[in-house]
Amino acid sequence: MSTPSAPDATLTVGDVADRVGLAPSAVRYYDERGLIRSVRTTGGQRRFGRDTIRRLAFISAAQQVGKTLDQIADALETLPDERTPTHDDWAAIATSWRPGLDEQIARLEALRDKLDGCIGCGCLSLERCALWNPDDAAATLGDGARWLLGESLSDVDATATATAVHDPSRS
Amino acid sequence: MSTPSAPDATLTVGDVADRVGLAPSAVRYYDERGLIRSVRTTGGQRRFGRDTIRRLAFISAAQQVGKTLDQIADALETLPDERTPTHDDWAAIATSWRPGLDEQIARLEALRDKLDGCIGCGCLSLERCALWNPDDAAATLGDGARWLLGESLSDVDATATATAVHDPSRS
DNA sequence: GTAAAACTTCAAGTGAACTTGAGGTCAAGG
DNA sequence: CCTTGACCTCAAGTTCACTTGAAGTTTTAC
Repeated sequence: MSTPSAPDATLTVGDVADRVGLAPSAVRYYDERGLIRSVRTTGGQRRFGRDTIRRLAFISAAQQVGKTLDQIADALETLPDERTPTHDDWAAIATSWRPGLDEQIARLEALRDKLDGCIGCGCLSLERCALWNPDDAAATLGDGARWLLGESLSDVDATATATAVHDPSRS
Repeated sequence: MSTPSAPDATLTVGDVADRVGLAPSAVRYYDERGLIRSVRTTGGQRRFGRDTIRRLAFISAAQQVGKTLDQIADALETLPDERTPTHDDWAAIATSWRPGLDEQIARLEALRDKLDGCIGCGCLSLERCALWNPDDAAATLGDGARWLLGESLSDVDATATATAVHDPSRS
């Protein structure tokens, strides 16, 4: 839809699709959504600049870690329109995404490392575990310690205090 | 729809929904999908055992790191039907998921740590970077070095190494 | 005993991210 | 020039994970 930053817009939809391993329909969709830029030939066909490959690779990578197209679009918005983005332009995105990515990594590590421990004993506090901390749930439940996996408040209350390891699963 | 492992199925949909911070409709949906188990009252209402909380917490945590309900269902299938799952039952899931979770972590770390470096210079090889390695793309492109973000084969050919292979993979 | 709150099923709707298909046009090789 | 493959638009379909609404039933609390 909009003009690509570089004047050398020579790549077709199929070209860029092949290079990043996407379907042509996906490339058109991204163009429509404004995540990438194209110019049109006199006949109305899309042509992309080489930096589109870079954008698409970024889009794919970001998608693979769970970013939505809206989030990706927001990030790409920060890149300059008129010139090919520099290292610093991309680095700015890396910086702004860092906290979110760190949190995701923490969640994954928690699920990976603590799954057996936490679920097995049902004793992990919400505040101490990155695994179970959906933003909205944390907001609505905000009082006192909740428990990650297994016994919930009433169960814990019923059995013992702080370090309670009520463990019915150890049969 | 099937019977819960514990005979003390006393929790209603609303109870479990509140405790894990889910909507009642989601709980019913999971029940319908077979991810959790319930018994019915004479009046036809669902009742859940306490271990359902544990399952739901697991489902939520797994979903947050991008697992689909099908994948989660598969994992939960490995848990015993007749008794409350033990530490070891859950640990088995942790073990089988480990490689996938490790890969996801690697991707995230790559996006976090290498975004500026990789994209800025456009010089990272596919084989050396965890960021850009979607399974299917890797499978279809399987030959030679492809490049992560930025300059693609032809660009690289023009500038440096001659190990590039133009892949004739598409129609 | 009754009223309200929570439950029930079932069908349809939502939004994200595309894909598919129809019907037609463009561009490059021979 | 002409064929062939890739491109175009637009509308509709798909999958996932639910949510919403309607119409009715059950439980609980007083």
